[in-house]
Amino acid sequence: MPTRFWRASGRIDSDDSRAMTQFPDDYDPAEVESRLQQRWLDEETYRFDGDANDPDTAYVVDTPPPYPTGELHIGHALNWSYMDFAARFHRLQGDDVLFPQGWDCHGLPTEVKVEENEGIQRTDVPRDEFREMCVEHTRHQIDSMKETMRELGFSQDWNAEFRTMDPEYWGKTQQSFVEMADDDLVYRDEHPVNWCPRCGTAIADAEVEPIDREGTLHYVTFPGVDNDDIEIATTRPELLAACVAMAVHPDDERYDGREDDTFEVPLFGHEVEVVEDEDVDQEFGSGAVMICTFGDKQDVTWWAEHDLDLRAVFTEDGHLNGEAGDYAGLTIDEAKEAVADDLDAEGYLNDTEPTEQSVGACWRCDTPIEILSKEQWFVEVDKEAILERAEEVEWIPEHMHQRLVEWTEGMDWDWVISRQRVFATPIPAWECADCGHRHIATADETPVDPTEEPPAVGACPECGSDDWTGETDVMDTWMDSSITPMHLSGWPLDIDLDEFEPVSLRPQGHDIIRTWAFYTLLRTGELTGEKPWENILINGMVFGPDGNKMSKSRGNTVSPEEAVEEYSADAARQALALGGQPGSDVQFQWKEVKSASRFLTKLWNIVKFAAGHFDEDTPDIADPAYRDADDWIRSKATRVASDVEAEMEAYRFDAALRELREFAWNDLADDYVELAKGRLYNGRPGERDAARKTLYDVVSAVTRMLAPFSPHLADEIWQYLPGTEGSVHTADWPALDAYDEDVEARGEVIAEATREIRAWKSANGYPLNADLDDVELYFDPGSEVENVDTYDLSETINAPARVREGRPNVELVPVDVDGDDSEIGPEFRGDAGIVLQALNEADPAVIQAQKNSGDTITLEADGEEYELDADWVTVEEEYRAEGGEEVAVVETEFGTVLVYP
RNA sequence: GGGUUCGUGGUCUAGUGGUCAUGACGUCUCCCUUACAAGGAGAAGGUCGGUGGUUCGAAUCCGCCCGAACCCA
Repeated sequence: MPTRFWRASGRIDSDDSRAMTQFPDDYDPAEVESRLQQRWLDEETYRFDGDANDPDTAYVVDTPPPYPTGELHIGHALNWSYMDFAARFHRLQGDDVLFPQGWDCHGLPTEVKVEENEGIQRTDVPRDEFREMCVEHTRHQIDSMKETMRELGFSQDWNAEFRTMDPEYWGKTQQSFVEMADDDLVYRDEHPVNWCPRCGTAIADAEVEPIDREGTLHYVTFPGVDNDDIEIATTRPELLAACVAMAVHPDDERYDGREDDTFEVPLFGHEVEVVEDEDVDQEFGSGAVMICTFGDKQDVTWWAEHDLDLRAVFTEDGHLNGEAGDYAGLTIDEAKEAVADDLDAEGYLNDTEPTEQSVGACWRCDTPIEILSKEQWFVEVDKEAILERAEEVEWIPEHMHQRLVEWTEGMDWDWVISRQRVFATPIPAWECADCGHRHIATADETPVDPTEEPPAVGACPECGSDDWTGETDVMDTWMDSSITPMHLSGWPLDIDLDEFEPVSLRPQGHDIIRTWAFYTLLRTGELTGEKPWENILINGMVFGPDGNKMSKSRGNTVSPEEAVEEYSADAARQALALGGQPGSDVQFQWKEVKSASRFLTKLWNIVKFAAGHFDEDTPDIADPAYRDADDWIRSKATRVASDVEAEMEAYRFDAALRELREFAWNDLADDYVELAKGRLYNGRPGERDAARKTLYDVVSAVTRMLAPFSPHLADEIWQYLPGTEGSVHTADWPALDAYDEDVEARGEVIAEATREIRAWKSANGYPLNADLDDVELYFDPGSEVENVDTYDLSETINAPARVREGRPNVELVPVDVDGDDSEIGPEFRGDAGIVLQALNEADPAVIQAQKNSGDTITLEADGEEYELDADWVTVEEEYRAEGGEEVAVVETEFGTVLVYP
């Protein structure tokens, strides 16, 4: 086999199992991470070769296709880390994991960027040429984001990469459009839509963001026709020409009996009538408002409800049209000023005042949107069906479900899916130039660009003409991304719509619940009749080290590349995992990355120590004579593996990693390794083998469990462990099967005795490795553990250590009394507090005497007598060395330790 | 204005009714003991935002108040 990867030392071929003697002293993350990343790619370690549509064997991640901005930020890193933890964990569980990567290419920002880079307007060049420029630009953006994904060690299968701008993908978008049209879920109609005057396109509700700004409230007199004038308040005088009615609240006494009164619109002269509507805010301004077509969504509601005229005054590019008379041709802002001035000059303007207002703006360019009535393509929104499917999905965390419910319930318009742009999926439809009939493509003629090709149908089915005009409108990009689960499951080549099974996991941020999650529930749900996914994992946002939202202007941004360069991808990933439980926002903290990095070094050193005692036969050592310490760590490792597994299954990455780290550091490194050293260095062969085998099994288990979080270090360690093949990422979850409660209790005694004696040495000025004359362990009466194997303890504390029967030959002093709350509470109810207090104040010696002489304890408090079961009360006793004795007494959980220095 | 989430030692964080509240970072003391000083052994540090209630018992459940973030109008 050719040698492909060389370490800096040039001596090791990573394809070979490395001998223990070669274990490097130091871990060099920069070198290891990039080398392993290359190796995973070369060997296609994460290649998916299962059946994506088989829910019994496949674990499919509905990976977000990010918008190719060219920059993978730290929020992406959190989102993708969660996916990677889940994907890697499920691989270790033996599932067929499909972790793909898509790119949501289409959209306005790219068009704008390309126009900027090329110094052109999109209309300056032919559509296909402009589109090609966008594709080219997008390729570069994707490459740069992929590089960061690679540096972070994410385990996508790049064979499953998809780009929505590829015809193979957008053909599917078109096909899904056709399917929905066949079910009458897509229609074309004239309806008021949100319109961005700068981008020159319709946008959906989800694309409108509120922005706060200072406006001016104008008080304007509307002269009455054969009745009294009424003053209205408006922030938008430029809409006067579009005024079609005046509205007041039915309960507003100021306007009693004014319904149907007629008024003349100032400056423009047309007449409007008063309507009454409960939605009018009496507190605002004069309590009378003008209804225009359209100032905002409220106007649309009133317009429809009261069956008003339509007077449109805005053009698609944000100017006033001929309806506005003298003001035609002005921009909206110019008109606002000009109309206000003229109102003032003509005496209609009574007053103005500044006011805070919230206006809808285009989420891509922040330009305030207008509402225009336009003929557009719509997708029907079936709120009930969406809510029902959302209910079937498991939301993590659960409360994020509420966000979707609220958004869905608040939807009042269907989804406008047509955009008057270029770089997007073409709407596969044509209009007959002769009779106006609209024809939608059939599924088998997709992908098709109707501006380039005529429909397969040939002649118009209505009039027989073959003069077609291709639809130039394109689709909302969410039409592309809302079918990702279907795409991943192999539709339409491998499965039909009715064969679709929900994929395993949808991971995404809460900022796109109202878009990506909503539209996927709508589209994939409607098309397949199924919920799109089993679980949806919502991640929080990543805040800067100062606790604020990251922003360039605040200067508190941290890029994934920075964190990787400063420490390592493995450390950065751990820091993100521990930042909080999934769903909560994560404050990025360098100290977390640093402490993770230290843990990596620590683990490397643990393995370096362990590896020094391994040889090729270590994994196969059969039936070794385990001592208590071995059984203890084996049992604990078994329990940790089961706990970590449960946490990972529940997507509690923080809890899983925390438990794993504490086990590796506290139990394995601080306790077990220290206990086993005596046998490893000086034990007879049989004694050594038990410790070697134990060390091997536990190190191997820890390495595998850490692999989802820190895939590089884990895989590098794996290469050095004897008996391993290939990558740790193709290994199995640890199965030690050594859980034993009794043995764990015995091990705790040994570990605690070790700690206590070390603490005693520390407190008394002895070096940790000081020899002691003798150590005696006495168990408390009734202790669960009655004997332990002191061999390892003895080696570790450098002293003979024995378990002694009976009581230590020193003075025994009862020092404290404790009552069991969970027994005394329910028994004495309201008096429990008194009883507990009496117990605390009682003389421990008296209580002890009562315990010794019978099964009950009698207490007196507040003149009452209380009788307690003796088992509910614990008397704490301490042994005290008598003066002049050469012995120290150490109290522990399990009993008493006498130390003879 | 409606809704959701959150408030735990200096900082970040775990903990949904039961004895001394978890861990990390930071701080202090001692120690270079043959895996690791990016380490080891110890220590100090918290009225669990405030308040009222439910309960024998509340960081945990409920009400109100204060503060923060997000979603919606």
